[in-house]
Amino acid sequence: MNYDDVMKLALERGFYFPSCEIYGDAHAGFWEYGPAGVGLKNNYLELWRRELVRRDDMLEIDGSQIMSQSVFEASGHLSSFADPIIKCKECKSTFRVDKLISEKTKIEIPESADLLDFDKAISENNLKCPNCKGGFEAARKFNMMFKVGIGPDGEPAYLRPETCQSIFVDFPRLYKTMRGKLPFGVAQIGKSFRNEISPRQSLLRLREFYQAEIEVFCNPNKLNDVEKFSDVQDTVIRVQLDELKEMSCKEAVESDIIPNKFVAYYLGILAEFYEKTGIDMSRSRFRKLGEKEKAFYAEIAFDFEVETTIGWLELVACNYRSDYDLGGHAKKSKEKFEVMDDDEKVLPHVFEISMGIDRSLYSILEHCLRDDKENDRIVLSLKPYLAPIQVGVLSLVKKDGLKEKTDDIYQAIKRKYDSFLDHSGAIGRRYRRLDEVGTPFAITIDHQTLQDDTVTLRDRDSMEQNRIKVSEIDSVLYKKTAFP
RNA sequence: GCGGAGUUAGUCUAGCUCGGUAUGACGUCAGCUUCCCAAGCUGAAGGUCGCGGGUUCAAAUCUCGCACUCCGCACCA
Repeated sequence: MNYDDVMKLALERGFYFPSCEIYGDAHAGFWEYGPAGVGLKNNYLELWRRELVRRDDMLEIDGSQIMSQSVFEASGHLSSFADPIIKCKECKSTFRVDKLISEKTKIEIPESADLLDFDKAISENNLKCPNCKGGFEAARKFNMMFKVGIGPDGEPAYLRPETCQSIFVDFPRLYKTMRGKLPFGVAQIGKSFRNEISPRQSLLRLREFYQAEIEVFCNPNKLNDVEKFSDVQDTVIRVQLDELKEMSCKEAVESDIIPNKFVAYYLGILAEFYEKTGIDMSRSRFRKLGEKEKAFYAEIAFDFEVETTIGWLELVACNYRSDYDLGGHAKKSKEKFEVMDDDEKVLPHVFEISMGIDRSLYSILEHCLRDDKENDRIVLSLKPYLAPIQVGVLSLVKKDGLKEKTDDIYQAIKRKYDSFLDHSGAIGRRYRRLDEVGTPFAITIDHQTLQDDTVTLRDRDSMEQNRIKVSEIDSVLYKKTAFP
C-alpha cells in the first residue's frame, strides 16, 4: 500500500487531517490527529516509554515550547539554523546564495559568513538570476525558527526548533535534585516548530511536529565502559556505510563501524523498540552520515531510516553531540555544568536519540496496511497494543435480547480496553470497518450467548473465531492486548 | 519560494467548451429482511461547487487575485 492509500485511510478513518481546513487562510505544514490517530500515538508513546525510558532508567520532563532568546544564542540556532538566501528583483526566484556563488564561480563562502560578503561576491562576479537574468536584492538570512513577541513590548523569544534544548537548560537542576549519576538519561515528548520553506506530504514535513527526544549525558572517558552492553550485544542492526550490512551490535563495535559500546547500546535498544512497533525491520537501516550531512552540533551521526513507498524516511537522528550543548550553555549562562563522576570532574558529553513521532506513526501505518484481495477488505494489521480500538463489541442481531446482552458486556470492559460498540448493519460490514482502523479483536454476541454465556472472539488477521466464556473476556483480552 | 497540474457531499465523480444555484455511485443514518464476514429492499440526511473580488439580470461554468493539495526544482538537523 502506498502513500495515497495511507492518506485516504487517515482522512476517512480519523487518523489525521489538515489543520484549520475550513478556512482558506490555513497554512501548509499543520495537521491534526483525529481520534484514531491520538489512540495510536498514545499507545506508541507508551511503548516508547517502556522500551527506552523505563528500560534505561531515564527521567522524563515536559518543557516549555517557547524559550528565551539566550537559549538559542547559546545553542547556535540563531546563527546556524538559518540559510543565507537571495531573491531576484524581477522574477522573485529565491536561491541559496552560498550555493549559487559556488556553482557559478567556484568561490566557497561559508553559509555563516557575513551577509555583505555574499553581496560583494555577487556584484564582483556580476552574477544574475539563472532563471531570468534579473538583478538580485541584498542577501538576507532566513531563520527557520518562529519568533514570538512576549508581553506588551513584544520581547523576542522563539518556539523551540527541537525539544532537547529544554533538557540541556534543565540539566543542572535535574542532576542535582534527581540524585544524578552518569550516564544520566533525560527524555521528553513534545512539540517543536520549524518554519519550513515548503512543507509537504502531510506528517512527513511539518512546521509543527512531535518529537520524542532522549539525551544521555555521559562521561566521555567511559564510552566503552558500558555494563548494559551485554543486553544488546547480539541484537541485529542493519548499518548503511558504502553498502548495507546486517550485524550484531557486538560485531559493529568490534569492526569499528560504531565507534564505541555506548553508542552501540542505544542503537541496539532503539532497534529493539522499532521491532515492536510493527515496522518491517528488513526495510530499515542505520545510515552513518558523512561530514557534510551532519548537523552543526554533531560529532558522530546515525540516522535511523525506514523504506516507504515514497523513499527512505528519516525517523530518528542519533547524534553524538559531545559537549557542544552543555559547553555552549555553560559559557553563555555562567551556570556550572560540570559534575563529579567517581573522583573525576567532567563536563558531560551528550548522545541523543531524536525521534520524529509523526513520521514514525506514518511508517507504522504504511507498513501495516494491506489490501486483502482474497477477502475483499483493507486491513490495518497494527500490533494489538498499538491499536486505537482494541476490541469491537458487536451484537449479531439486535433483537431477542442480544442488544441488551451486548450492551452489558460493553459496559463491563470499556473502561479497561479501548472498545467500540456496534449494533447496526450486516455483521461482515462491521468486521470490515474494524479491520480498516486496525482493531485486532471483535467479540460477537449471538443466540448461543444467551444459552451458555459464551461469545465469539474474532481475530482480525486470520479472521478466525473462537468461542470463549463471557467470564473469560477480561483475562483473554488482557493477555492479547498486553505490551510485549 | 519558482514552474506545471488540480480543488464539486465523508470518498470518487458528471456538469464547465456553449453561464440559468448540481448528476451518479460508494459510504453514513433509520426501518424491514438476513442471522457470522462489504447481499437485498424502503426511506433519509449530507454541497454557500477551495476562498475572495470582477463581468452579468444570472457564475460550479467566463475573468483576476489568493490559499491549499500533488508532481518537478530549490530547500530540509
